[in-house]
Amino acid sequence: MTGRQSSNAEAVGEPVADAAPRQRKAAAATPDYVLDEQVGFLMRRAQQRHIAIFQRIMGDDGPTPTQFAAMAKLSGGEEISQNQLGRMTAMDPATIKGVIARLAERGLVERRPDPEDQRRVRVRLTAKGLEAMPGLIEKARAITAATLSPLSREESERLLGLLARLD
Amino acid sequence: MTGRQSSNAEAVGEPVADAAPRQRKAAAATPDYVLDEQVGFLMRRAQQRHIAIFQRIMGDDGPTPTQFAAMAKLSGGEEISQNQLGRMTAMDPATIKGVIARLAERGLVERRPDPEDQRRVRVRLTAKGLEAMPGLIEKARAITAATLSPLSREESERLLGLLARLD
DNA sequence: GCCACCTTGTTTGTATACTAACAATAATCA
DNA sequence: TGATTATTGTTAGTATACAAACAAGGTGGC
Repeated sequence: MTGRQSSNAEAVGEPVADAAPRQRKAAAATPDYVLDEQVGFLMRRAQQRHIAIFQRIMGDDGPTPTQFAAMAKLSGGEEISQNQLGRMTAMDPATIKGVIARLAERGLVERRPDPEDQRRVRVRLTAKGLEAMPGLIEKARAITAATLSPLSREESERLLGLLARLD
Repeated sequence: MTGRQSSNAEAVGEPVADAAPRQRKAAAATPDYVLDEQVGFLMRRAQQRHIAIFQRIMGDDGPTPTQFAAMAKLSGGEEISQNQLGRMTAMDPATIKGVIARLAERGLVERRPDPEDQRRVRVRLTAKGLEAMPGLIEKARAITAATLSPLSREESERLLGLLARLD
């Protein structure tokens, strides 16, 4: 958080085509910024790989990760308001709206107005959605296993514990 | 589909709590699936938080994470083809195209045809882009520190090491 | 030289994700 | 009761991401 950057403006503004080694005074004061070692970059790449695994295992007509997350929270047959479902799955109102709309188009969820609160839209799985869940959960377990396959079981649990603390 | 899910998925996909010795066989048909303990869900939430931190520190007119990634790879004054820059920053051709277009609109990068290979578009930072880099890198260090602030230094390095192996 | 193949970049379409602004309804409080 | 405030959902706009289809320029094999 205290990245002291004092006087290396010239070091960055060097001529373009100069391949000369630029090692001067900045070495000790300001270590190089290596993008590939930053948390954000590593998380983005790890998630790209995870999403690729997700799509491969779920198949072309399977749900996306967020669609599956919404379905998983409804898999016990619960009927939940759209915004609340969004909070349970870490999606903001605008995002969950689109996710639910696409699930509804495919006949996996249905929406109806809440009789007790006219602002609310209640969402639940259809019979078709309920029937699909056991197979989807089985695939989801395979996805988790494949994502974590480069790590041992202990390493996997350590990773999950560390990630859980970053929120 | 992969019929090997039951043993493998169970080995990795279980809750983090320690009540599952490694040798235990799956007698119960389907242990609970808890979305909030899956890698994908935890990574998505951790990245949401990171991106929020990124936007807060970079400010409203600052670059997005991918825009900054592209700029960081050009910060030494290099001139790189658009596709190659995409590979260096883990973006596919369609994605890097949009990122570069938006940076060019803001006058931070410039594109010119490669004289030696007419398929290529060479990209580099403008003078304005070069001048902005030291301040942006300083902010990027603060972003990394804030993202990792819930963890000790050792935990942070362990997390980075584990994430790096997931690719 | 010629043809098949590969690489590079673009375009289109789908799906997240978030912000901001807005409308309708509910809840609270003075 | 009436005004203020909060919650819920929608719409529009921006920015990743990736797949698929395509065009055009290079490269290697023959």
